[in-house]
Order: sequence, then C-alpha cells, then structure tokens
Amino acid sequence: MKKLNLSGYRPGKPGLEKVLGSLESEIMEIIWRKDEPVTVRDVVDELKDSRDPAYTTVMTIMGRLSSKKLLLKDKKGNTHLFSPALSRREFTSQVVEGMIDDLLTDFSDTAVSHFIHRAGKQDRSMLEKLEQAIIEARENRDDDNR
Amino acid sequence: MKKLNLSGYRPGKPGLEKVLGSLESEIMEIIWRKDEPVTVRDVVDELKDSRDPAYTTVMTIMGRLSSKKLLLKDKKGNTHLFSPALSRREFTSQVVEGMIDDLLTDFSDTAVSHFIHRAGKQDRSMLEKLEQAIIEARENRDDDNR
DNA sequence: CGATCCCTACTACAGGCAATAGTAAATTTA
DNA sequence: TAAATTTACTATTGCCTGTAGTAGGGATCG
Repeated sequence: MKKLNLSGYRPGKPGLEKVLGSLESEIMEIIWRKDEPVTVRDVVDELKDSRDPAYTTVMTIMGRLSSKKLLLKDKKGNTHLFSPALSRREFTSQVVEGMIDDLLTDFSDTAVSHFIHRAGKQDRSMLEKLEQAIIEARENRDDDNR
Repeated sequence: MKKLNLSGYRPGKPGLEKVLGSLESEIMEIIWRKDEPVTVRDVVDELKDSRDPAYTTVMTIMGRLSSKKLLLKDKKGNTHLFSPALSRREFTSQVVEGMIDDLLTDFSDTAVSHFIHRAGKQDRSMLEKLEQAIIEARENRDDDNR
C-alpha cells in the first residue's frame, strides 16, 4: 500500500481540510458525491452557488489533485474525465493510518499512553472496543506466525 | 491544560521539525540543553559553528517562539532572559497528545483500529503495554467516579 | 565626556505552498 | 467557418518561515 504524499496535517481543521486546502476539499467532496467520472465543467457548475471560482481555478486544483494521486485523469476525446483514486473512506483511512504510523514510529511510548488515557476518558465502551481489537490483533498475529 | 497553537504536523520530518521550522527547532534544542535562562547572544554563539545566522534573525525567531508560548521572556535589566515554557518531554508529550486528541475526536473508529493493528504488528510487547495501560485507565476511571 | 558596543523593537524581503485567476492555443460544435 | 469549450501555462496574492537591516536606548571604556 503506497502512502499518500500530503504536505501536513492541521489538527483543529474540520474534515478534509486537515490535509487539503479548502477548495481542494470541496472539490473532492463533490467528486465523491457523484458516482461517475466528472469533467472540470461539472465541478465548476456544482460550485456556482457557493464560491463560484473561475473555470481555470478549478482546473488548476483538479490538476494538483491528480498530481497528489487523489484523482485519476482519463482522457476521453479532448476532454478529461476525473474520478477518485480512492473512496472517501479509503482516503481518510489512509490519512489516519499515516498519522498513527508516524506517531508510533517516533513517539511510541508517549503515543500509547496518551491514546489509552484519552480513550478511557471518553467512555468505557471505547475501552471494550480496544480490548476487542487487541484480541483480534493477537489472533491475526498468530495466523501470521503459523 | 491549555493546548499549544501550532500550525500543523508534518509526518516524516525528524523530531521537532514535525511541528516547528528548522531554525526554530535548533533554537529550542539549544535552550533545552542549557539548565539556565539564556539570552539571544547565548543562542547566537551556540549557532556560530553550524549555520551562523545574524543576531537579529535569532532574535526574531525567539520572539516568535515566545508568541507561540514555547519560551518565556523575562526582562532582567535591559536584556531579556528566555527559558522554556515546557520541558522537551512535556512539549513532545503535548504535541502527541494534541494529535491523538484530534484523531480520536474526528476519526474515532478508524483511529482505534489502525492503532491496534499497527501496534500489534510491531511486536507483542506493545500489546502487553496496551493491555496494561487499559487496566490502569479503568482504575483511574473508577477513581474519578468514586 | 564621547565613542563604542550590545540589546530591543520594528520593518523588510525572499522562498515555498495554496488559492485564485488570466491568456493563448487547440479542439468541438453549431 | 465562427463561437464556445477545453487545455496548458503563467501570474498574483496570502501565509509561514528564515533571513537580515535600521533606529534608538542604555551601559561601558578609555
């Protein structure tokens, strides 16, 4: 699983804006909402009511999203069709995974203790969830070693 | 516990540079290495051999570190003495805590499962550590509710 | 006492990145 | 073929970081 190449994570920001610019985020949301590949024009039209950016602005951003491997570009005739390279769920999943990976690599002990501390504070069901996950992890581990 | 106001977290970067600029990081390292409050001059002298920045550059950065509440400024006579607002350990601890807090707030389920998955993969002692931490969290929780 | 040195405050500027948008050329389409 | 759409390229702006200059005040030294 190749990891995403994102510039950084901004805690406190809502949703996708933790890792993407605000226009980038809106555009990804729009594209995920659709079931079919979209053109720049489609996205521009969707954005008409809210921020109404220039066609070329949307084009630039969609180009960047392609460079970041979040969108796939498919030339159909003269126009480009864009589709998500990952589902929304896969994307956030990979973002979270990347962060946790980084935290555990560089701050393993601190990360573990804060994680549990915070989880325990939230509600008890979180601890149950954690224990369940640990049991599963053990089983998978055994499978691997068998 | 007031949380730090940092612009973002850059996974992959080494050490402090995940959350600070490279000169900011070097300066914090220097100040933490000392036991006593330092002046701008002290820091400039320490940096002489490596990157040798201008006095005023160091002053600017130390000013910014004060604004970010990472350094405390104490006017002694005409010169300022700077000391860490947090120990190095407290600082990284708060950074990690902030991230985990954010991840658990916005992506609770995903975060938990990735966390355990990744921890279990690493080595079995990590899982023990986790279980131990869960037990402690339970006890603290009971204490809170008593 | 005056020249010098050190510190502070303020300001400026450049580079990187995101967001925004304009222009020119190629291609459709009416 | 003329008008509209699409694309590639470029430019501008704003924010953050690193860099540094200037002005002014106070201490110091000779």
